[in-house]
Amino acid sequence: MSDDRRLDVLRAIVHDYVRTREPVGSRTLVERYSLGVSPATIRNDMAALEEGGFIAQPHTSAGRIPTDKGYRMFVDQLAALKPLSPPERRAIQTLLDDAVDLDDVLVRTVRLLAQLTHQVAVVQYPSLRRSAVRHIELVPMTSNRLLVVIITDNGRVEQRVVDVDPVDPAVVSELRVRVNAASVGQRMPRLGADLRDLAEHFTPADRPLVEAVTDAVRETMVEEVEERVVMAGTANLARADLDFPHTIGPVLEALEEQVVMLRLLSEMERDEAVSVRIGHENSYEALAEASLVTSGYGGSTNDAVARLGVLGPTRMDYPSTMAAVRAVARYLSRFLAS
Amino acid sequence: MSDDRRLDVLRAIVHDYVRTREPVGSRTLVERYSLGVSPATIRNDMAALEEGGFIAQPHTSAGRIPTDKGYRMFVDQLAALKPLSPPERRAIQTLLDDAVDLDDVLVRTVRLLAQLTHQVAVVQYPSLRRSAVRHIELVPMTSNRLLVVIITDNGRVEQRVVDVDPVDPAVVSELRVRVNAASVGQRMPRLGADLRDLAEHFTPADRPLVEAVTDAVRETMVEEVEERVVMAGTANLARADLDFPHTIGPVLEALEEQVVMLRLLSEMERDEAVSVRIGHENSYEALAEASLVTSGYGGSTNDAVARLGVLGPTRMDYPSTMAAVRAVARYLSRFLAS
DNA sequence: CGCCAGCACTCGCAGGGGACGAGTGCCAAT
DNA sequence: ATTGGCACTCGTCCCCTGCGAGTGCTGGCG
Repeated sequence: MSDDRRLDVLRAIVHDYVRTREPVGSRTLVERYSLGVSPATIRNDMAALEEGGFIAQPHTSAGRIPTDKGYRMFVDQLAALKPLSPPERRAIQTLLDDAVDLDDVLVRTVRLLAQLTHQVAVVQYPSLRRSAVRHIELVPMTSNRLLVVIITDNGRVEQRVVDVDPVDPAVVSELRVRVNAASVGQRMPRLGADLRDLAEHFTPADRPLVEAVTDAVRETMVEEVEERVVMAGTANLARADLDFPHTIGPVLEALEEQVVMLRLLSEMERDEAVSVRIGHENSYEALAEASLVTSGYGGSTNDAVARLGVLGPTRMDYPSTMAAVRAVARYLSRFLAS
Repeated sequence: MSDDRRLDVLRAIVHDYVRTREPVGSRTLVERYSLGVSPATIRNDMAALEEGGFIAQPHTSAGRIPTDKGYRMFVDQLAALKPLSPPERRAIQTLLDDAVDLDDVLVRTVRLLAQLTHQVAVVQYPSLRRSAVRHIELVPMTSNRLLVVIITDNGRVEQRVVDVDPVDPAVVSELRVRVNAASVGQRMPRLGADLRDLAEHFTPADRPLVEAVTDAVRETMVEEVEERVVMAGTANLARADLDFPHTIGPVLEALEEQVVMLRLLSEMERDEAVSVRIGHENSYEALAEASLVTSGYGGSTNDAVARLGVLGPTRMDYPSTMAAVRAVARYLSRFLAS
């Protein structure tokens, strides 16, 4: 009993089940895939595969479906990802070219990814901790409210309102100059220290203001606080309704919790290769029937700035999805570097 | 046959159907609501109500359910909305108090609304056309990319990248000063005209830059382009699954299309009262089984700056939902005005 | 030793049939 | 106007049965 053929059988089972959403039996298998042996032989292989935990049968008289472990094996054995079709590549290119700012790029990317994969797409904002301040602007809103706008070198714009005592515009101006002098080109944690020294240039009366502003900057530039994701394609979940045991409710809930998504993304490998988390590997109850396919983007090869990916039922077309994720990540990286 | 009682019957039907999701018959009606008459009498009223198109029976031997027209009548007859409970009010207050900027306020608001109503909540960003420029900042990103950041007097921060030819920093500085001089305190359409006059202060070589920047500002400040909404509670749709005939798919799709939501919001009354669009009134096929409850916020009484509201199945608890929407809109208005 | 045809067995599912009961509309009586 | 009574409709539930897909096993063959 050759191991090679067993792998072929597993591949065929995955392929067929993904296509039809129906448990697949030995007969159909030999009919649809040229395996060159008889159903009985396949049955032996299937028994072995079941023994190994790669497939299972929902009930006694039904065919087999892949388990998480089976999908894992399938994905790991995947040799090469087929590249996207030329029209798809062109679509990506033209879509990104029209973007007007970072927000726009990410929104376009995430929609694109959702459309290509027919699944829920997620894109994480470039990490702030690794980015440096390019400019800080202080704008009085009302007499006791000051808007702090922070612009980073990768084009991200963050804002923050601070409540202050009524304050002299001249002091604000001076603070603006000094804050910029201390911040521009800096990143955390060095940035934090430099900002702390700032207060001594001001009279004690003005210190509360100075501290409020520098605190706002520091807090904003600390990664955890302002990590964000954008998302698209949740409607695709409805189509995949039948692939989730009870309802898509819990999955939607998980998606709405940015914290959850960020944790999931951070648990994936940190490099720029495509990586996959299947079903229970997700360490999150609600996603036991879902898979996450992600890739890093926008950094040097093994030091990605952030991640992007899609979420779908474990029963998904892994080769296509992985190819799409990889392609989009690459285009996005290239675009951001330009 | 008194019209008063007929209304009572309709109210009872709506109430019961919303509670149980089951067609309600004459027997149960008199058992559960003290109508003071016999089932037979109720049957006559029900026949009349059906005649009038306010209720219908899904099939011959079932009870009645309200039609869109029935819900409409129910809502219109609603005298007073019961105020929220003190704990709810406190929750709103404390949640909003912690907000750090406009984005944050809106995100908190929309989540709150979703949580209070157990439905999908939508909040529209304050209209830009009605807001004036407070400050414009130009930040060079790379040698041929310039980030334009526009800060408005209601705290909204918009950004835009423009591609330019490599340019002298001194020119950028001068442009920054002049653009601010021409823009600050202005709103559209006056703003557009003032910006157009700007080019003549620059040498012909610099004009492309000037135009690129002023175009970016103008485009950003034109309402349609950058109208946005935030959303929360889509997971609540899954719970309301059974209330949508086929699947929640189309509804999710509609929600994902910002354009659709914006159009729907813009079709509602423009004042600060709570208004309701029920089922087919929505002029949008996918939402034929959904109702939209909205209110304006953040403006003088009959000139709201933007709208907010929730979307749910037509079979929803209108009194509670309307009360929640009204309350949240008021708190938000008050908060923004402070 | 691997492969395969045949066979007995399991079991989920689709479809038919019938009892049940909720709910209605109508009518005659008050 | 209201109501009790009554005949009628029809959807739902539940049981039952037959069918067929699919399996595991055994014994024979190259």
